[in-house]
Amino acid sequence: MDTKHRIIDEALTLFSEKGYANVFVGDIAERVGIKAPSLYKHYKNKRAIFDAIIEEMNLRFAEQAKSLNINGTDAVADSGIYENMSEESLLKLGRELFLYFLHDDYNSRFRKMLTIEQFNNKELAGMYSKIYVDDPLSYQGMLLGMVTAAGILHTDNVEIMTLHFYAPIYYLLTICDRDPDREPWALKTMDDHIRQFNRLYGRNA
Amino acid sequence: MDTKHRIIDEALTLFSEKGYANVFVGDIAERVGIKAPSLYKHYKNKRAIFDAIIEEMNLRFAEQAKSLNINGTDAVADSGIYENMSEESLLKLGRELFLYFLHDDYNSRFRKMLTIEQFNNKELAGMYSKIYVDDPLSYQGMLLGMVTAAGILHTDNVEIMTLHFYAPIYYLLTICDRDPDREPWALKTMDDHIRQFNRLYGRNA
DNA sequence: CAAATCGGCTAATTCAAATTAGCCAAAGTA
DNA sequence: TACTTTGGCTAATTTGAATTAGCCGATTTG
Repeated sequence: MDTKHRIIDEALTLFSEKGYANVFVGDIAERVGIKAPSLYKHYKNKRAIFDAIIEEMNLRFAEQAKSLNINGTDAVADSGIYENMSEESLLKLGRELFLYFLHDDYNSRFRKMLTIEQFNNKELAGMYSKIYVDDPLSYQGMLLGMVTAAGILHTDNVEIMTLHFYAPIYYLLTICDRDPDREPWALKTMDDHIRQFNRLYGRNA
Repeated sequence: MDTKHRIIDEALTLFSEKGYANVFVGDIAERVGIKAPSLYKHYKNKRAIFDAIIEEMNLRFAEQAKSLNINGTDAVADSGIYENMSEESLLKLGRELFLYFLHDDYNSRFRKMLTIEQFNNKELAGMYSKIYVDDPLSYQGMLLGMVTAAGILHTDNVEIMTLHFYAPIYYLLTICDRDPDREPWALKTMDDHIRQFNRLYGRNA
């Protein structure tokens, strides 16, 4: 990774821990292993580093969304996952989703940064809403809608069903972000949640 | 309200919008209607203002918890609310809880401040976990446990049932904090959520 | 009433952090 | 090879926000 990229990488780490205003240009430089003035060979100023992070974010999330739309929608649809969607496969799906978002370096750092900066920055608030509200509700809503259409789960309100699936996962995610020691509890709770979800929306609904 | 108190009030407003580091002593003073140096007649320094807010928080939440334990547990138990807990009363309860936390000046500002500062400050992370995880799960768990014991709702896992009740409410709360325009949608979704919750955990569970 | 305290003000002062200036060696390139 | 660009450095400089000094009128208190 070249210096220019190392800078936004280390900056993201710091911003996600302390927030933009609490991070000094010198801190970033130190982590990269250079002196503060050298940073200015790569970025115009501190704000430009922040902006570069946002830009990279937008790229990554666009890619992620694209790959979800391809691998998710079509491929999952074709492979007929939910035709024989078992409790086990639902569990696996939820757990993987959860652990991916929790531990993926980029996702987790960026999520924390968004959390910190959201009230200060309309654009970031919009990104947060898109990434953690609109996109998952619509994407998972679509998947669960298909599972419902296939007769595996049952509901007359897919939106609420999706909320019931996703909100606890989101909640557990934010809990672990704040206090990583709770991860084991969160994982167990995740399993219990999905099992119960499956039971609630199964045959007897 | 005397100046000393006005200071922490205005400071809380600002901290909840921008975070501690982005608020200048001069900003607080201006809002209070005095000059920055005058603040130092009331507080040793900027950090002391922050600490005073935390202290007041602790007081308020202790009171709130106490009153919940008295008015909540005992009174609610005595008045036999859940003996004839209807869907309507459950709806009312959820909606009131939601709107109270969303709009109560102190709660909403303090919640935002905690959100911003949580990763930077162990103590605040602990407060957040207590207020938005441990306390509601245990308090609502107790209520729902009683409702279950009374035979109104049905489950073999009250913890997960409580998660299913509370996580969507928490999620909608954070959505409105970030984007107040979504409140109408959130309120409607709240209602749908509780109705569905009631159906899922009702007789047929 | 006189003294003390309170709570405001203006005018410094301090200090830390962002940024700029300008030097230099290594690597790339005509 | 000579010239240019790149990316590092140290040593300023700038800036702006926190804090202190010290004055002063109003209020409280002995």
